[in-house]
Amino acid sequence: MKTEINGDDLLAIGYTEGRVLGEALKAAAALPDITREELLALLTKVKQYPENFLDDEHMESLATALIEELNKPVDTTIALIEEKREYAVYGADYIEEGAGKQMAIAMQLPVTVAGALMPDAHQGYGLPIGGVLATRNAIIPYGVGVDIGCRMALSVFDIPAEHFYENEAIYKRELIAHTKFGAGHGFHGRYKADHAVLDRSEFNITPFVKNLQDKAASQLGSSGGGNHFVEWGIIEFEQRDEVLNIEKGKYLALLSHSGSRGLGATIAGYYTRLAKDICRLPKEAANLAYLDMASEAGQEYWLAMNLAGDYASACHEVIHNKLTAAVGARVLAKVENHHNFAWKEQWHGEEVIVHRKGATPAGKDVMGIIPGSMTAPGFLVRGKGNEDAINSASHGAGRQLSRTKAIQQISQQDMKAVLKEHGVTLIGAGLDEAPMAYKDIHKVMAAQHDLVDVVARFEPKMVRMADDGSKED
DNA sequence: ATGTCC
Repeated sequence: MKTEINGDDLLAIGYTEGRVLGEALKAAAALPDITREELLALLTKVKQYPENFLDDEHMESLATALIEELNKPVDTTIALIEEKREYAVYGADYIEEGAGKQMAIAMQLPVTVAGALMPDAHQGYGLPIGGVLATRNAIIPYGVGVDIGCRMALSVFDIPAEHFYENEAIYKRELIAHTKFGAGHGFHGRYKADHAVLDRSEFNITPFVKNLQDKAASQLGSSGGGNHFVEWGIIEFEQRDEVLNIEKGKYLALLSHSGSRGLGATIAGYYTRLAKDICRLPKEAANLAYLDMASEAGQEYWLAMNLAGDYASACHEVIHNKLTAAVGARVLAKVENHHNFAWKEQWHGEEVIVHRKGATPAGKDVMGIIPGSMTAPGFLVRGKGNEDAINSASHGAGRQLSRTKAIQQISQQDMKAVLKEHGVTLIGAGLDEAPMAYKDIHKVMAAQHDLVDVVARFEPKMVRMADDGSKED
């Protein structure tokens, strides 16, 4: 009579649910008649020493499955650290509660070294927007964010402010002609831009990344949707800046805000999923899944993240080159900084991975741009290198109304009035990007007085954003 | 942020 065993018998001798259990039942069914005791003893042995059964006619599949299971990353939950660890908060009065809760969880990760919350912070996925987290040998894809390498780029031109006011129609025409907004949109045919970043070897690291190369080529020099913009404005230096070699005065400037488009978003999504598969954290921390920097997945993400960052930079370069040429300007100075990224940096003498998710690098003398809103000034800043803030500052004013609330509470008339009051021409954008949806940038700047010095002040004058619903070309 | 499933 054929010996019958079931899953419970296997669980009792140490097997676990899943593919291995299925293979064990199959192997048992295919065996010639042996006693129940002999069968269980055999399966116990296979479980213990699977490598000895790789050549066994009946046990080969089971042994292979067991070995693969052993080599799989351990499928147990990584414990959070119980002890509450302090982190620096700037502008606590302006920060919503959810952001603090998320930061507190991030501080409990076993890989966390330090954290800080910037005054524009609000709730995000995993790490809050406006959150800075330093880790030891670990990279958190959602600590970087979906729009990898998202950044600001500013070109200061040798054009006096008056020239802009006297030729607004030309500036408007060129701004529309050389920028592209909207989710999924890019350039086609002869309008496609070129840049060395498209030939980077990192596209070959995996077939997955390689598959993104064509879309990256098409979207090069485009801006996307959401809060991204390209704008003309007037920048004022109240005194000569030695580093930039710019005299006191007012100049025409171009400011852009955008990221790595579909390329970065797809990379972020893929590696977040991979990290969640490998790094099992308690539910409240699941979106903070991290990759060991020494692991294959960690190194892959690091390369792909840097590629997306350089691609985002190339997009700004294309936009600035096109518009600089279009208006026949000469660039006096260019400043650029990313605010969704991870860097290897020194912190209190230790090499750490600093994640800035919506935070501007503000190491000693590092320049950055902190935008306000479409009618509020943005600031060219120089970092003070504050270690409590992990050498960071805010990446903007931060929202005070969610997109939904902004659309409900702000009228078209309100929007028109505030634009008129500030003499700002707007192309595109929905009510969710209205100035009233953002915090007061002056309060935010005051809250980070210890983090950055203001070098110059930029007033937006002509702003292009994606249309409501991202349906424009 | 992103054609919201690689």
